[in-house]
Parts: sequence; C-alpha cells; structure tokens
Amino acid sequence: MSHQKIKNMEEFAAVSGISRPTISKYFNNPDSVRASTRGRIEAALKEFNYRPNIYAINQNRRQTKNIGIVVPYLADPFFAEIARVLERCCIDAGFTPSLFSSHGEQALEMAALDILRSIKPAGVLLAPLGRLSDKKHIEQFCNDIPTILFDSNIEGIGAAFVGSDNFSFVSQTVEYLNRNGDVPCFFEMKNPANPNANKRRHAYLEMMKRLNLEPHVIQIEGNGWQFEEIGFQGALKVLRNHLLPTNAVLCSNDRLAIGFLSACYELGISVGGDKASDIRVASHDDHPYSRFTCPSLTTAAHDYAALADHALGTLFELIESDGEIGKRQETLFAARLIMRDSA
Amino acid sequence: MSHQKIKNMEEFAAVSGISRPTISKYFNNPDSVRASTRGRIEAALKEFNYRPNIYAINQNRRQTKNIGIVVPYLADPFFAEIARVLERCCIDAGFTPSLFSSHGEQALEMAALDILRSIKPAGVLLAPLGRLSDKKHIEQFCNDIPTILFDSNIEGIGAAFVGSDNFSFVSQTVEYLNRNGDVPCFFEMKNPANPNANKRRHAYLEMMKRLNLEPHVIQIEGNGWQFEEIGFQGALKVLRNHLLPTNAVLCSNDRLAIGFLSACYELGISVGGDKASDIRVASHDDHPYSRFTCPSLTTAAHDYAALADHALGTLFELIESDGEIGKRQETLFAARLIMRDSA
DNA sequence: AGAAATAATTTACGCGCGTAAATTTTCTAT
DNA sequence: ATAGAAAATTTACGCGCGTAAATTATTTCT
Repeated sequence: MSHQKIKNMEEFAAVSGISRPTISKYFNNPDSVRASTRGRIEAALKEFNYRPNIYAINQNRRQTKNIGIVVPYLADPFFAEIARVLERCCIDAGFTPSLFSSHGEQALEMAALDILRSIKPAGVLLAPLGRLSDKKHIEQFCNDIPTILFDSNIEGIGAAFVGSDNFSFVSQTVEYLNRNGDVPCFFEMKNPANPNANKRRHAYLEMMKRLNLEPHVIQIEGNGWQFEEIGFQGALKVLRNHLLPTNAVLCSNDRLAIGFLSACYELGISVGGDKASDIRVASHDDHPYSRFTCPSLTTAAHDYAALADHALGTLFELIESDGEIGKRQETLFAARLIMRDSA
Repeated sequence: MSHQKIKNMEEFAAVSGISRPTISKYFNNPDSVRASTRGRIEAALKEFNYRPNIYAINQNRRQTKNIGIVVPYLADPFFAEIARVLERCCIDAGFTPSLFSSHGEQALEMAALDILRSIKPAGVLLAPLGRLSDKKHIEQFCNDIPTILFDSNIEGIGAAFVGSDNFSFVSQTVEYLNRNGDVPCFFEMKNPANPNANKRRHAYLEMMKRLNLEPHVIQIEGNGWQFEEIGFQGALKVLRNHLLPTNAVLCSNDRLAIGFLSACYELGISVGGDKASDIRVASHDDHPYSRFTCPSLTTAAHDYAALADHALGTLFELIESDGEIGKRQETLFAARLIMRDSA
C-alpha cells in the first residue's frame, strides 16, 4: 500500500523513476506512452496512490475535461433520468460531468451558467427553462462556450438542438385514442413553461385537421413546475363543471395526467380503455411513475438513450472541431406508444 | 460595458487603479478592504466584468469554497427535493455546491467520492447508499475530508449524522392506524438497501409490543431502487394469495406504497379510511407524489428544511473549527403525520 | 497638529502542472 | 550490426493567483 504521502508530480516522478513530463503525458493520455513505461507508471500509481491536482491541471490546459449539464427541474423524474444517462455517457467518454438544476427559476439558471463559465467546461448540455429563460443571457453563454441545447429549443441559439419529435408523440396518441373510441380533447396548461407544450398543441390541432375531426383544447390555469397539482386542480374544475366535450382526454404530459387521474379518482369517475369506464386518458413522456398510476397510463415514450447518445455525440464533435461544426442542426427523436390501461 | 478583455488579476488591477494584492484581498472577503476602495473595485468590476480564475484560486488557497453533496439515487424525488434545499442553503452561505448521485451503485458512490476528493471540498454532505456502501472506502474518505452523513447512518463514520427519527415516523402511523380500525401489518422489502428500513421495522415491532398487539411483518422480494415496481409485484403476490393477516397495511416507505396502491387498483381492491373500503394503507416519507396516488396517501412527513438547515449548520461549524467538532453527534428529526384518504 | 493605528502598495516567492525545445536513450527494421 | 524512427529525459518557462514582509500612504484620535 501507500508508503509515503506523494505531494506532487515531481515527487511521484522521483519514486516511479520516470521523468515528470512523461508522467504528465501519461495522465493526459495513457496511450501516448510506451507500454512498458505505462506499466511502470501504473505500478507506482498502485503503490503510492497519487492523483494530479485537478486545479493545477485545469489552470494550464487549454481545455478542461469538464462537461456541464443543466436541467430546468431536477425534481422532475424525467430530467433526473435523462441527467443520469448523460452523466454516465460523459464518464464513459473520459469527461467529468457537473450537474446543475435551475429549479424552475430564471435566476438559478443564470447562476448555473455563471458557475459553469468559471469552470471553463469543454462543452455544455443545456435544457433551458423555456419561457422563463433569459434568452440574451443564454445566447451570450453559447457564444463563449460550446453548448448544445436539448429538450427545449430556443431558435438559433446553441450549436445544435436535440429533442423530441413532438408530432411523432402526439400523432400516435391522437391516432390511438381516435381509433379506439371517442374523439380526444387536449388538456394542457394555459401558460406552459416549456416550448414542447406549444408544439404538442399544434401537433394535436394538425392531427385533428388531418383526421377531419373537430379539435377541443382545454387550457387550465397554473404556473410553475408543480404540474401534478396544476393538473389535479384543473381537472377538478373541468370535471365538476362538466366542461369535457368528449370522453377521451389527451394530456400534454404525464405529470399533468397524474394530477388528472387523481382528480378522476377523487370524483369517482372511472378511467380506462374498456367499455365500462367513463373516460379514457392518455398522455406523453412515459414518466417513471406512469406505470403505477391508477389506472396505469397509456403514453408515448422518449428514447432516453438515443437522445443522450446523439446529444453527447454532437457535443464531442463540436469540442473536437473546436467549435466549427457548421450549420446549426436540429435533431428530433420519435416516440414509442406505450399502451396501458387508462385508454 | 466591457471595454477590453481582462485576462487576469494583474490587468484588472491596472485598469482599476488598485494594487493586485488588494484586489485579491477583496475577492477573498469584500469587507476586508476600506469602503472607498471597495467602491472603486466594484465600479471597475461593473465596467470590465472580470472574474478571477477559479482554478488558480483553488490551487493556492488552503481551502476551497466547494461543498460536495452526494445522494444515493437522484431519480428518487425525495432525494431530488432534499438536494434542492441543500444546494440553495450552500449558495446562500457563499459556497459552491457540487451534486452527485450514486444512482444506486456502489461503484458510482465510490467514483463520486473520488471526484470529490480531487475537488478538495471544504466539506461534504453524504447520504450513503446504505447496505451497498463500501464502508471502508467511506470511512477513509471521512478521515481525509470533513464529512457529515445524512439520511442513512453508518455507525461511527463521519463527523456527525443528521436524519429522521424513525420511531417518531412509525409510532405515529401505527398509532393512527390502530386507533381507527384494524391492527396494522408492516409491508417492506426483505433486503432493504437503506438502514432506515430496519429501524422502521424495529419501531413497528416496539410499538406493537407497547400496544400489546400481535405484530405481522410481510417481507417481499426485490433488489435495487425500483421500489414502486418491487412494491407492486410484492403486493400482487400478497393480495392474490390472501396473505394479508389484517386489513390495515403500513408500508415502510411511500414508494413501496405507490406500488402497493397500484396493485390494489389492478385487483379491484378498494383502499380507504372509510368503512366501505376493503383495506387501509399508510406509509412514511410524504413523497412528492403521495398527494396524487389513488387514493391519496396517509403518510408521515419529513421536515426537509430542518434537516437541511441542521446538516449544513453542523458542516459549517465543522469547517470553521477545522475538523475539531468533538464527539460525533446524531440528530434525528421527528415526523409530522399527514392524514389523507388511504387510511 | 502630531502620533498611533489602519490600510494600501511594492516586491517577491511559491503552488502544481502544461508544454516546448534540445538532447539522449531505446526501439524497430533492414 | 546499424541507420532511422520513436520515445523518454533534461531544462526551462509560464499559467493566475495566494500570501508574506517591508514600505509607504491614509485615516483616526487626542
């Protein structure tokens, strides 16, 4: 085990019998030194357990090996899950991820970007708040640091965007609901924080047009990121006042749907795809809990892995090409319909 | 706005007309310089938008201003919420939090600690995985870096522990269930990851003894952190085979309860505190979604704010006293019973 | 006003490492 | 064995800042 305490690379070079520049080279890229020296270094490393000072490294390197990840609301399991996948990919690629949550607040999103700036990351994956974002601030950030937006797009900002094909999500759920029963109406927040919500509404309207059906959009009040509560209160109001034009409801996202189902239960309204039930409910995102709602929720699932893969792949390209990636690309991933009991 | 690009503190000293050591002093503590000079510095700061290089700072300072936060599973909204509160407190105290999730894996917990080591944080708040933790590894870490454990205790490791008074949680729910109906049986995982689970079982047994009632512990199979799924499958098996000795169920935690309720729904078993319902279900943690289960879940709530406050308060003491805090203290916070519809 | 206390400046060194250039050693291929 | 290529070593400088000591300027107080 560890004999003495190694203070710096100089000392480690001494005890390992290798020159400091070679040690430095090794830590930059183990494959850049001869196999025999690599072996000697790693043997000494085992014995003395030395790790280079990360602050000294990053002060002198042109580029750090840090990657920033910013999500709008980490207490939302959807973002927790995507963050998990992204972190893993970063580590596997030899980078060090730093995770930040904006917690739904503009000030915190800006604070996260400021901290990231000071960390001088090689690149950043940013899922903006959306409507609440300070777009100027984000744009400035993107000008200085290679950044890829994900989940929530801001036109023209960032080197690329990777997100969901909202039309794919909505078209499948609308088609499914329509095929198996009543014409679906669309349940959403009046002032959604996230631009995907607007895209989903448009997709709904477009699909209804294509199917030659009359669209019904129900917009409920509420602000912030407590979507379940907002969906719950909104649903209570809609259901109590019999404002539902049809017996099929398509929620903009699963968290609203969780609230909606809770309200149905409270009011004794039965939900399900079978004939005996009062209404059918479907939604989008395949939220981790959508399997366990009562009844389980029919929804459209994201391809987390594909999204993470592509976002990080693009970011690595961007980093390696030193910011010259050409035209800003927008990549959208299709949904997978998950049929469960609620519709 | 910014005239030229300031490269370092030297240049900033030049343009602001103040010597570099004084500037350095200012950034270390703005109150340590005369009000007039502070004014001049801040004026120049506004004009030139200079920020000191964080890597150079941390290389030379004895202590960084970083605080590490490690949670076992960030996709669990309970930990996401506590992390949110902790992050906020750190920022308010002038520290920079770094958030890590072990994602339920020992290897990742160790990796997080290794990265934290390289960041040389002033202190760390660690919620260990529990059973899956490498206790030796954690102990070594705690020896080198001021660390306070929270949520999940490991005897004797870390400078202090801050967590929940599991007896307070369980005694209230047991008492409530017993008062309003059938004797409660205890529903839990056979091999829980978290030591709180064991404490809760013991608290249940102790309470039943005090009330002079016969205890019933139902232990279900399952590993990992997919508690809802584990609870769901376990409940299906228990309910289908009529293994429930009484009509009142106390789940070890809300995530298991979410699965349990989902299974009840699927099997057409009605849950609720009213006479008409088949069984009553209660649980612990006041999970963010426990309001929206069907029916809403009666549970025992944590005091997030108190826990975060006390944990960080203790950590700051520890940091300021340079690790000399005296005897290892364990602080437990009581629960607040939340009565809803499930029992 | 002058003495004492406080604050800012000047000067200088060190932190731990990246990195470049010149040189020497080791390996590979003929 | 020997030339040529590849890798390692030696030497040296710089990164941006913390910090200490000695000096000078400014403020505060009697």
